[in-house]
Amino acid sequence: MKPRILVVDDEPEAVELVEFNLKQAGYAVTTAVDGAEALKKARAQTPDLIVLDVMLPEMDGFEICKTLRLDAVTAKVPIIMLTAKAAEIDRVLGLELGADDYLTKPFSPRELLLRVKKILARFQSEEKPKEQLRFGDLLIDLPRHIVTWKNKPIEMTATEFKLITVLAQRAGRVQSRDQLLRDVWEYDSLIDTRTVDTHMRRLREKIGAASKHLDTVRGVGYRFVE
Amino acid sequence: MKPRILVVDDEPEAVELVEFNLKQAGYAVTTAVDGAEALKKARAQTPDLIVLDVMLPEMDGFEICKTLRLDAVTAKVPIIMLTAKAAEIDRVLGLELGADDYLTKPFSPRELLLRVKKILARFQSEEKPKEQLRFGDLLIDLPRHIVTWKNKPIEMTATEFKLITVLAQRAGRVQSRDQLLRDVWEYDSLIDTRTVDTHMRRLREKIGAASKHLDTVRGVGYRFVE
DNA sequence: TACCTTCGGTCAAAATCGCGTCACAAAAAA
DNA sequence: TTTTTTGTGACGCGATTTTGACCGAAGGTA
Repeated sequence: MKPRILVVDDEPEAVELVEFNLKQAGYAVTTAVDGAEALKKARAQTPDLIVLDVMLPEMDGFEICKTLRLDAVTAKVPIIMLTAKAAEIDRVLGLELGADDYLTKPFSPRELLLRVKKILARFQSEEKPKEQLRFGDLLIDLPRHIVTWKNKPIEMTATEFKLITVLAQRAGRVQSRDQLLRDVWEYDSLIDTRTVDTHMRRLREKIGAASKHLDTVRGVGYRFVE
Repeated sequence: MKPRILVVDDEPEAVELVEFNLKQAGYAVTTAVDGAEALKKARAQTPDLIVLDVMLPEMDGFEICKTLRLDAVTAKVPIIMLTAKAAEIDRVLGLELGADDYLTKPFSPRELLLRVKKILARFQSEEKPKEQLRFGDLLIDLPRHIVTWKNKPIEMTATEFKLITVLAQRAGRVQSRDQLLRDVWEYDSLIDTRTVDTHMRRLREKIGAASKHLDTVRGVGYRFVE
């Protein structure tokens, strides 16, 4: 899947230029023209990289950067700052803001692409999404599509696997039936929410003792514990 | 939880129209017909947004707006002004009053909804709702749907959890039984207000020593302290 | 093609648990 | 004191979840 990049700038021409070049290079680009939009989209999409202009109306790039760092969802998304003044560089890259790189305007598309590639390479090698989820004797192997209990494989259908995966990935957090329908069944809200119960039952039957991980929270939904 | 909107207008028809449309769109709506009521409800409920008519008897919208901004509780609640004259717009949106948007009467419901959505999106993305509420040894974890006292979990039903959450989120401010019925039970005011008492009792039993946080304010309602 | 198996969704009982109400006791206010 | 308001215990209905059974769709096999 293409790496997703969020470009934040209030000048339409600048946005267009950057967007064009990044798309050309094979990235999925979304844009924002102000701080509010940027924060919203960053939260919603958790892009792989954010290109952020410092000069923005209302909320400037520094503030956006700080705010992004405070939110767990976006705290680790690398940021490339676009700044007009070379004097600001120290502040941008320092501890106070913690951007990952910078570019001074005006810059060439080639420069930008180089930085983007460099940053993405660094981050992608470091933290990839977990391929295995382990809870005591229970192991969920995502790429292999296998669940084991005490090293014994548990036969499971596709829906059941997705259900336990979604629950385990949000371990501890209660998921409503509607949420599960959205995330497991993928926008088929024309399905009866009671269906979730049935699948939970089948899941519990199959995983046997491991079903202690699956909590019912009456009136709310289900939760994977521990 | 639905975003809460306070609609302030002295004309019953106008209120009804706005209320109907906002409710239709999935918002929780309360109304006020004059300045005094508006300020009172705004303080008590801290809605997510206030729709405020400028033309009001006694205290007009400008004054209400200023007063709301002076009170720390309501200072940051976004306000959409309903104004008759285009000439007033600058004053409304300027520093003097600090409303967040305006609509000139007459306006279409669709227009209003658009503004409401826009404003709410902006503010919600800026300040994320807290996921945990901590008061000394008492911890309320919203996504996990768990309450702990000195790190020991306290078993709790869905309603009890919602009750303590609503109270804790408005810590320090007294909540009337009617308010609690609205916010915890969500518009089932066909329920006896004394039911709140029963749930408070069960809550106090369950949380044991932590019930020192739950004050009874005789003749008014309940309050979460500290 | 016909037959069989499996999976996913629906439905309806059964079991469970929470909720709302009432009546009365207790406490505070008048 | 009387009156008003809140706390408490108990009860039964009803909502929610669990469980078992059913059925159609999809896919594999002969």
